[in-house]
Amino acid sequence: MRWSKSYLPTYKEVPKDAEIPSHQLMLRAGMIRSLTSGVYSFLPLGYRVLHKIETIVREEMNRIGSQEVQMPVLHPGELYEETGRLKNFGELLFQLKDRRGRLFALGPTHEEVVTDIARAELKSYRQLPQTLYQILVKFRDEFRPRFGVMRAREFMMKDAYSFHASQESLQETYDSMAGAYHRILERFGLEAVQVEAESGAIGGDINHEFIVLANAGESVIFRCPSCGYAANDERAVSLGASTLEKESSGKMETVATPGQHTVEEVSGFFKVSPQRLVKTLLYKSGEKNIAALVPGDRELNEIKFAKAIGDPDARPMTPEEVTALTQAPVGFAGPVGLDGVHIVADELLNDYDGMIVGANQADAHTRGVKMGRDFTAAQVARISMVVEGDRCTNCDTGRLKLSRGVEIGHIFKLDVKYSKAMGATFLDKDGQEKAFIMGCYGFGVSRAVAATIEQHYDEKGIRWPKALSPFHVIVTPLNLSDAGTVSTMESIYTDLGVAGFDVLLDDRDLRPGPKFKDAELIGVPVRVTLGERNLKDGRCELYYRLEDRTDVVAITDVVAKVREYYAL
RNA sequence: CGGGGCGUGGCGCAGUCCGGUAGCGCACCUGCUUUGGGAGCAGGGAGUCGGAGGUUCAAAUCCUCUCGCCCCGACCA
Repeated sequence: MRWSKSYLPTYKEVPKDAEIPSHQLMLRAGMIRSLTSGVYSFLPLGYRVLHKIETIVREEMNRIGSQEVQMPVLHPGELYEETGRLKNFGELLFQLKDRRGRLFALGPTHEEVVTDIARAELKSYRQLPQTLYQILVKFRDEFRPRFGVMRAREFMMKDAYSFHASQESLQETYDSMAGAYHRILERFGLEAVQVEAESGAIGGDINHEFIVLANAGESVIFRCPSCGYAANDERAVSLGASTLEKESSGKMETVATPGQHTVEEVSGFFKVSPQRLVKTLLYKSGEKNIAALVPGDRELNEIKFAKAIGDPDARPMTPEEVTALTQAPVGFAGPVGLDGVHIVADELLNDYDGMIVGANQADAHTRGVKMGRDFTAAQVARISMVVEGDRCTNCDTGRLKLSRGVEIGHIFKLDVKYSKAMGATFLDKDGQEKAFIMGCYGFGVSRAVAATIEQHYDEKGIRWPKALSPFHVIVTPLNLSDAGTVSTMESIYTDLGVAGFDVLLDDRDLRPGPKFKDAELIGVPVRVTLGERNLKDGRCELYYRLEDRTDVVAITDVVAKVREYYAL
């Protein structure tokens, strides 16, 4: 490609609406342009990367026997009524009506559609297992689109779906899909971690996320360095803090704590660690009042809490409801003497002797409170979030470490959730009609572009891993007024192209400075610099962006050198 | 949706408080010079100041409504 004839606009300045490095660099390098919030065009440079990602994903999917299909983007609303997801997906679903007023949705994912396909054709266990995948645009009306293509409302996803007659068969495909994801990420040159996760709107129980480690990522994961346990923050469990400061339960005592609402304020007031406090969080589940008790240094894990009480629709009480129940303003609730409230205590509180809690009166807390003696928990369950440094549940010796990252893939065992709801059945060996056991496997293709940049950039711009760079080589002639430079650049450009490399020829009539800056910004791993001072000796310079290394070579050796570099 | 910020040539911004008919840097076009790290000189093109309504002799500036974008929180590939 010749730069002078290409749509490759670059910006020197950082666009003001872009926050994270990948978004800034994608805009500056002319990879994407925003049409409206969360909706992007991929310009030639960005599209090339997207295409390389798709190609690798496709190769690895085909390799494990997954078959490529293309399902519709436009979905009839009834399909979602069958599985109850019209309500479940809620406002995340882009909905529209046809001219007759019939409801449609823009596909956010394709469990319903693929299950509809399968129920028509797959009738016998002899036809199983089957795995189908597609690489298709998806639509989700995100509450908050953010960070460019990282969280967009329209995005490219690879989604695969598998159908099985047995759990063993599902496990086999699940494992080979995880293996494919690892190979894909390795080929991309990304450092990623597979973690246990929660399933969200997709459903099912067993599921894993693939997290590309990056500071700008929105996902938080915990890992144990000694046994390898890894889970996202929603799923993670632990044995609690490595050191627990104990509060004596000798005598219960109510202390005036004027104006001290937050954990920080109260622990500061008592001059103790926040651990010794216990937060009382009040929820409404229908008409029922529920109190969640968690250690003062931890957040409530709402997913685990919802599971514990068996109500996904439980909501925090409004300040008015809190005041009506506790006779005190928000910030002073406690479990002692809370009548008519179902108390759910975090499992970690079993290790507590005494605790400091709200006194259910304004400006007062009670210390020395003992669970079982001073109040009774109706239920004990692990409902608090993990914090860094916690003892690992899996091995009890490691201390959990927190990392941030980008969720690039998510695989799920769906079991019969969709097949059962949609009556998708087959005849098994034993002559019984059974619902398909299913799995589904998502991979964020457009997100992968951004995630890759998050892991590969420097102050100069993007540093594309070899496999994903939009070009293998950029040829940079420094002086287009020099006839020798021009003829050399043409022959090198041709030779590299013939050798099978993607080559960008920077034939713009610019001075060297801006050309170098642009080449570094768009991140091509190899630059061939053609300057008169080397050309007169029949040589030119190779600059390796990833290694930050330069090499002066004979012009006749350029193709061989580039070939050698990419063969490594 | 709740909270905050911002909309002025392609990009980044000033001007808004205190009304007087739009400016700076970069980019772009033409010419000459220059050619190993975002060149110099000269000339030039480009903006209904997000939109609608209002106040006024006069509105980027004041008032009302509205649309959009970004950031912080609840979702997920």
